[in-house]
Amino acid sequence: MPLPKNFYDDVYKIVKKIPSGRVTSYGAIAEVLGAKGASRTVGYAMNKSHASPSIPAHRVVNRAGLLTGKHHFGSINEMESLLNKEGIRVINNKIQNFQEIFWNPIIELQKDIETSEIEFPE
DNA sequence: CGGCTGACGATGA
DNA sequence: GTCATCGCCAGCC
Repeated sequence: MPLPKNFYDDVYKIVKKIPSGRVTSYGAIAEVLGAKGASRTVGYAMNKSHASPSIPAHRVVNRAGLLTGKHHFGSINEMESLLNKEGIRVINNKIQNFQEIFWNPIIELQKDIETSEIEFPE
């Protein structure tokens, strides 16, 4: 119960909770895990999780709303296509209403934290 | 065990 | 406001 065994596992868990039509940033996830500066590590976790289709990595973008990880999908248009299917408008690899559809795990996961569904260090 | 990696983020010029 | 640089932490070689 203490600290998360696998940082990656926590990342996946959070990413899976991202609702359709919403997006979040690597830094936000890292911050939830108590490692605000580990934003890069979060992205690296996705890279390793590319084999897990259950993880909507396309809903995770950088702070600027840019599809920085699109190049890592099967096809370059894969990520953008998935986002479009969810009603997210992407132009030139950038989410237009990023700020509006931004899904803040720090707030949304408060309930999960109470139910011990997600644990994070202090 | 030491060093590099990396789908980021913030700060400075 | 845009471009360039440093720092960050956890995993992997």
